[in-house]
Amino acid sequence: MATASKAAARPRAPSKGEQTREAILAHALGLATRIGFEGLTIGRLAEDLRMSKSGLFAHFRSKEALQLDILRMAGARMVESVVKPALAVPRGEPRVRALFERWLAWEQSPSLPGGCPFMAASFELDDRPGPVRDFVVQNLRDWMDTLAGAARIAVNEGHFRAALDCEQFAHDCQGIGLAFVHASRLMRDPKAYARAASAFETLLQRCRAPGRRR
Amino acid sequence: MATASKAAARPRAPSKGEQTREAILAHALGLATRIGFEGLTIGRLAEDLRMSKSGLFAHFRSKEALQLDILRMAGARMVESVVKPALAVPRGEPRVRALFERWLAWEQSPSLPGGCPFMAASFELDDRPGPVRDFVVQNLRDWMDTLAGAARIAVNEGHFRAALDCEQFAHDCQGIGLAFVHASRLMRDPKAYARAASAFETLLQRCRAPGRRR
DNA sequence: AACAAAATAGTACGACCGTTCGGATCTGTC
DNA sequence: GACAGATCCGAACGGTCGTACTATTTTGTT
Repeated sequence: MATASKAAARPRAPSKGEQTREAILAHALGLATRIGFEGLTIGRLAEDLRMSKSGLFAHFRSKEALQLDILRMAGARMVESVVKPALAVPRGEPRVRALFERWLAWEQSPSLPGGCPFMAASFELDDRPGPVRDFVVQNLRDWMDTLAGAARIAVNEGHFRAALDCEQFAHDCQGIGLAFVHASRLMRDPKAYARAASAFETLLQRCRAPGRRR
Repeated sequence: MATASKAAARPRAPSKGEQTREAILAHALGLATRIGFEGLTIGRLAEDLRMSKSGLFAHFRSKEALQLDILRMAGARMVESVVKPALAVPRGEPRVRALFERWLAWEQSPSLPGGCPFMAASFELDDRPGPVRDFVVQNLRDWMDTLAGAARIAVNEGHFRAALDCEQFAHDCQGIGLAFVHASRLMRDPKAYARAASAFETLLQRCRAPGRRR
């Protein structure tokens, strides 16, 4: 079966082009979180990577395609480092907690010097229609659905009270996360993490089924 | 006393320059909330106002000065339409509530088609040092202090419980507001306002002195 | 080793950027 | 109504932007 598994997995060493393409996107992602998606410039990107503008540009047919590819990579990474690991955690409140904690960790990941790109894009693109905005909205919607879904499971497991509005729960989580970014990145508040953790604990408290304590 | 009051008030009809300057800033404020502070362009601004680029530019010595002036105007307007009216409301929980409600209303004010400029600037400038960022931080800090101060008063009035962490309260309010902007502007969620109101009510519930209900 | 294809570089383009400067036009004051 | 200063315009500067084209080099396959 060795040959079959090889054919099925088909790792197929990435070609040179795919390699540099990946490298470009990785660097662009870090850059975009810091200087924004509009502020991101092909010239600057090429300079950083010691490439020619045109050589870099050839990998993407337009700047918009580049932006979309960056967001695609960011979305995949987020699923990989936040959602997937949380699915390995027991259903119910533990998983909800894992989602939230990994989300904050992702937001502070060293590979994202400017924080979660979707957070930044949320406010940068909220008034600028187009496919980039659409992609961000879709991704955020998926994320909120993931949160709400995890809460729903916690309700079914009897961890959270039955009457809980799971969409409201997801909304409130988003608020805590946004306030966390606000406090840590803009205000440079050293207590930012403690504040977010405290807010989340209070939120959980309120969601638990009656008579249920940690 | 008529003459004295005249001298004291000193309305002094605004000169032509001051008029257009004000008009420029008013329009620039609306524009900046939509397309961002970096995206804001002197050429575009001049075109909108049917002025020459250089004529407009002459009112501000640089683009940075223009950005600062825009934010100064926004800050003044926010104090005028959010903070000041709330100070006319009875101390304690009513005033806290007034602050929050007027804040949401300000965020949706028709003169701010892109929403509160400080919200947008929070995420746009969080990684770009300079006087503009500093100004935003200072303004946001003042706002959070106002919120925390109002909560402190509510504690002293016996409306809120004595052990309340007022800074955490302000932080949580900020989260609710950010989530509101996120839901209404980006996600276009028609329930955005209801979600924010619900979150705020729950927050208040938790803050009240024991045995105190609405 | 040869050759087609893929990847990168070079150069140029029109558009717009923030800014400067000298001159035209307008305002307010005597 | 003249004069000074405020206000505004037009043209131009050096730069950078995204993108298009054509070469040149590198890669992968036979």
